[in-house]
Amino acid sequence: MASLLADPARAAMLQALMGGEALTAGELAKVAGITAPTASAHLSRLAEGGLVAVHAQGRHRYHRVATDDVARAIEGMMGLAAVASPRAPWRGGETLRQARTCWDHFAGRLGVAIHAALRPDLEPVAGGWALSDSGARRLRAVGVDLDRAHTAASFCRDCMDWSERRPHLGGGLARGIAETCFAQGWVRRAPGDGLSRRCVNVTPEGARVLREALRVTL
Amino acid sequence: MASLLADPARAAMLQALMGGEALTAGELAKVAGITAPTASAHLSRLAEGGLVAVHAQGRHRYHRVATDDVARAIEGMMGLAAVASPRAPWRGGETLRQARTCWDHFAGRLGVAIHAALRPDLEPVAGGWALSDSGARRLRAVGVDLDRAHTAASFCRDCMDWSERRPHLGGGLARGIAETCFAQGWVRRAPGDGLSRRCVNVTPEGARVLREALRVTL
DNA sequence: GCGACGCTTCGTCAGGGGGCGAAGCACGTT
DNA sequence: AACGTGCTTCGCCCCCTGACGAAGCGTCGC
Repeated sequence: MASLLADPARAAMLQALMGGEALTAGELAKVAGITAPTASAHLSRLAEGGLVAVHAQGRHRYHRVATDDVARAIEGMMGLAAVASPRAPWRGGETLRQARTCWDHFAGRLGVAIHAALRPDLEPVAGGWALSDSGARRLRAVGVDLDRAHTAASFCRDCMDWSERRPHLGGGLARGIAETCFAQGWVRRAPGDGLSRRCVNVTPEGARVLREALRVTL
Repeated sequence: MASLLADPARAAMLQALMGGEALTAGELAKVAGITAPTASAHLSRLAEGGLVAVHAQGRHRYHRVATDDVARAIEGMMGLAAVASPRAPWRGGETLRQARTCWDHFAGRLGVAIHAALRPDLEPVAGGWALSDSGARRLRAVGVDLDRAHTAASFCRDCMDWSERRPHLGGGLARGIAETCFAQGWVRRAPGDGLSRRCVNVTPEGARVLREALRVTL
């Protein structure tokens, strides 16, 4: 299991997939800096190991992280690596630290800021957080689908942020917030390949909405 | 980082160290089934990677898991591996499933049973559980040092059990319970090497105390 | 239907890492 | 002081794995 994560090419692919998007084999090959045949071999091993799920569509084969268990374990390993070997900042680290996706929700300074802003409206429950009525009203007002968020395996829980060393929010609620931000155009994915695919940019209007409606201070 | 966990010899060593005891290089070599020189090379790499801490004492060098962050990440990987590749039961799996140590607390059926028994006295708080007054009285009565347990990074939290697929208790409280059980002779480490070092046996008196004082049903 | 494209399979090669034995070092013992 | 023990360093071998190019298979576009 660990040997699947131990290869640089596979690690690069998985980190790209941790952005939450399903990517084709060719894109992943470019991300990892290897040729198509090599990438194909790696991806079949990852699929066999249950780390990624494959979805054939036409002549493309889309790959994504299989389950959120897998995503959480990978994120945990990244956090451990960040603590245990605190080396020089990442390639393009500053952009990545600012705001990125973590599986299906936001991380980096944006994710931590959302955590801080919502904290007064969160009440601890077993294994995570519950949302107060006033918090639910504010989130519904900006269009977050709370009913769907409640159907997730975990409604709202802490998710350790490996760049900020503080938790951000994960679970169905955080996914719903991210989906709303993307749908409304408040947050856009950065262009580019590889790790930079995980970077996101908050648009001026998005910053205004987050500040005024959710009291998020970036 | 992941490549440190990916080697069979190093994985065997780390699993043995997850029992919580500090082991010498020679013991770990025997556990992993390799010679002393090879083990030495592996251990220096693990130490350099920050996964194990070394403590020289006389002509022995004792190794232990460096931090509980590391222990948690390793336990997480084991859980993922158990889910993703559900192969045949472990070597001596039944004994290991029954009762074992997980870093500094109990796991396996014993750990899950303690979780179930204490559950009525636990109240959810951010990142874990708090103990009710009645629960605190019961635990103090059997000699658990709750003041020391509160000084831990986490007083009481869930820790996924990779054999039972359900959480057991971790954190300072679970450590205190395990320490008390060992000190009072209610639970003893199994003899032997390797993974079996993590197995523990509940003595008849221990079973009686756990049942009557803590209402643990094995 | 023909070519272009995406992906996979096969065959082959080279590099790296794990393994051991021999020797060296440090500590404790007699 | 001399020996035994635990551990490390050094040198070497070998296997495993990842890398690519060529070729084959399926899907989409003109």
